[in-house]
Amino acid sequence: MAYQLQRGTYDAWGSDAMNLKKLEETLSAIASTFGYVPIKIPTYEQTELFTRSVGESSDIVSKEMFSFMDKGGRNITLRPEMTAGVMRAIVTNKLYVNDLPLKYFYCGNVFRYERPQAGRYREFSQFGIECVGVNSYYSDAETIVFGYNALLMLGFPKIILKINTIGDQQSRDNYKVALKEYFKPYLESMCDDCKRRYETNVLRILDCKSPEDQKIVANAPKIQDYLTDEAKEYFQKVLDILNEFQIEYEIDDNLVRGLDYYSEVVFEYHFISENGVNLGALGGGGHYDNLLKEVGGPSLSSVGLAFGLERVNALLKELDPCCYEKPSLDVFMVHMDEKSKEHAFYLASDLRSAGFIVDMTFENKKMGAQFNIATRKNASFAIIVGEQEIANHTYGVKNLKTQVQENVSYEDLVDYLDNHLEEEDHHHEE
RNA sequence: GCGAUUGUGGUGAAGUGGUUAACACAUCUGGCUGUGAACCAGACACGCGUCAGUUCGAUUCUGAUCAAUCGCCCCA
Repeated sequence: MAYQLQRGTYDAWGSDAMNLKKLEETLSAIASTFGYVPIKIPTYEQTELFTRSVGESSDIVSKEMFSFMDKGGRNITLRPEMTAGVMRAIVTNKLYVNDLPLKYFYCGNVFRYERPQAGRYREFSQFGIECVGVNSYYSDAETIVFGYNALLMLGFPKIILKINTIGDQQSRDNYKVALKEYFKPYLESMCDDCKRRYETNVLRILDCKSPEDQKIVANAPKIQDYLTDEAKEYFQKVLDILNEFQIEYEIDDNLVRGLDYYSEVVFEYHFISENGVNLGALGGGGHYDNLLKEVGGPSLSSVGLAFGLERVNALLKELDPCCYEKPSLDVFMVHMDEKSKEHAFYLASDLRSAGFIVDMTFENKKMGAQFNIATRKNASFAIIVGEQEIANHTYGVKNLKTQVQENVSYEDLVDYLDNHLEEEDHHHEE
C-alpha cells in the first residue's frame, strides 16, 4: 500500500530543486542590494492573526486556510501568506524602535486550500520583501522596480506589469458609502454572501461570482471616481517614477488584490510564454497603511511584494531549458577490482578536499557500465584507477566531453583538473 | 467553489469479458574478466489509480472515490 502525494503538493529533486534553491539565492542577493535583510518567521500562527489582517471577507480567509486545533486547544493556521507574520514579528520584538524603514526579505512555504492546476499548489513557496515604516511614493516605486528588475535579471525577456490604485482610507470610505447606496435597492435580490458582504466589506461584492449579481455589479460606481486628490497625486507620482525608469505598465481598474490590508498602490507581474503558457501572476504586492496597527503595533505605512517561486521557476524552465541547471560532477572515479576500488575511494576523498565534486560507484561494475553512470551523472572527467595506475602513481584522466584521455601523476592531478575545468567554464560563458 | 477531459511498468504507449497484458525507450545481466558504441541472448507490471458492484470469470461493464490536466474564478 503506497502513500499518496497529498493533493496540491509536489516533490522536487535534482535539477528542479537546484533551480528553486538558486532562485531563492539570486532573489536574496538582489534584495540585499536594496538594503533588505533576511527575516525568518514561523510556519504557523494563531488563526486570528490572519483573519484580522488578511481579512474575514477575503477568499483566503473565508475558504482557503489550513486551520486546526493543536493539542493545547489553540486555534492554529498554516500561513497563507507571509506579510501578516512579518508584521506580528515586528510587533512581538518591537523592531519598530529601530531605524525606519525596516526592510526585510523572506522565503518560505505558504499554504492555501485551493483547487490545484498548472502553477497552483496548496503548498507553495514565496519570496517577498516588506518595507515597513515609510510613507513615500519613492518607496512604492522602489518596490515595484525591484520586482520588475529582479524578474528581468532572472531571465524574463519582458514582464507585464499591472498596476492600480485603490486609494487611501478617505477615498475608500467615500467609495464604500457610494457602493452601499448603489447596492441598497438591489440587496433583497442578491445572494446570501453578498448580503453578508454588504455589512462586512462591501468591496467584496464586486468579486461575487453569481451571474445575476454580476449584472448588478457591472454598473456599480468605480473607485477611480472617488479617489481623493491626494490619492490621485500619489499614484501619479509612482507612475512618473516608473516612466523615468522606462518601465512599461498597464493600469488595470479591476486589479484590487485579494487581501484586505492593501491601500493606495497595488500591482502584479505577469508573463505569457511564446507557447501561450500563462500561470497567472508571478508576483504581486502593494502598499498598506493599517496592517501593523491592526496587529497591535504603531501606525506605520508599508509596502511589500511577493513572488511565487514555483511559477517563476516553471516559466524560466520553459523559456530556456538549456540554461536550466542540471546536477553535475567534476570527476567520476572508475575502478576495476577491489584493490583499485579502495584506492579510488581514498583518491576521491583527496580530490573532494581540494574542492572538486567527486562521485563513484561502490558496486563491482564493468568499466563500460561505470562510464555510463559517469555520463548520466553529467561528469566532466573520469579518472581511471587500476593496477598499473596504482603502481605508477599515475591515473588515466579522461575528458568525457572531448574523449581525450591523458595520464596524469598524483601530484599534478589537482592542477590538471583545475585548468581543464576552468577552460570548460569559459566555453560555457561564450 | 463551478465545468470538461483523463488515470495501464522508470518513461512513451497498444490491447482484450476468460490460458503467458503487445511494442518501443530506459535500466540490469551475460556474450566482451582495463574504457562509454553497435550487435546478440536474457531479465524487468505479485499487475492495468483505489474501493465496491454486475458476472461462472474483469484490467476491459457499472457506481463511488481519489488524483492529474485544462477552462472559469481567484491569486503566487
